[in-house]
Amino acid sequence: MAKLTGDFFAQDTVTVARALLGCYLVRKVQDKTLAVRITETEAYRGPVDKACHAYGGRRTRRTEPLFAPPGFSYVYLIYGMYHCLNLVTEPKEIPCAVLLRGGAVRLGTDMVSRLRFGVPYAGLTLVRRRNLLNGPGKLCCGLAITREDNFLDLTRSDELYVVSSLADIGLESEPDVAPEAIHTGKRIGIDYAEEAVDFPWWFWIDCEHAIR
DNA sequence: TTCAGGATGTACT
DNA sequence: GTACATCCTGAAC
Repeated sequence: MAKLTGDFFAQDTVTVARALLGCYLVRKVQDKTLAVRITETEAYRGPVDKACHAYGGRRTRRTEPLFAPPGFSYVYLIYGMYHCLNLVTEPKEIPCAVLLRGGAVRLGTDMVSRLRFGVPYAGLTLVRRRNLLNGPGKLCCGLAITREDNFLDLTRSDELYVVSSLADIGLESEPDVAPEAIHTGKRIGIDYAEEAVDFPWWFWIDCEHAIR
């Protein structure tokens, strides 16, 4: 089982955010395995980034996971209702992470559909199929990720981890992401972040069920 | 198709 | 008390 390692997550945050596109987030829930191709990410770099919860080294009980070793999870509640999953990057004590903003299901479609909408995939309208996992709150909902999953070591966990190929979980692999297929833009929902609103740290790939 | 408004809980001031 | 790395619904076009 080739989980992505601490060395991978220890790289520069923007590098990791781009490299995670096309990788697979694997989730075990109720004895079932779910796998989602990562199609949308954002980089957050605490030391220089006013949009990062740990900007300037701001260290509280909530932001503590951002200071953890590379490969840990940082899950927080947003707007009172939704969770967002981040993967901690760069060496320990440097508070940086990649937010997973969207994905496309590759394994466990019916379970994901039930977690999101309470009905199997076949019962979904086209709009709901299109909107299955195309947002950070939706991704967590569809994979049953909550604050229970905060501060986990994803390089060791068997409940939640990342692999670079479907072959790593016994499925047929699909083509790698071509560098020219990666799109770049300004991050979303951080209008308060002054100069950081212009940092081009939003990345996505065109992919089935990943329409924006 | 886009748009406004409301839901909702926690962290931090 | 205020802000928040969001999502859904329903109305207008």
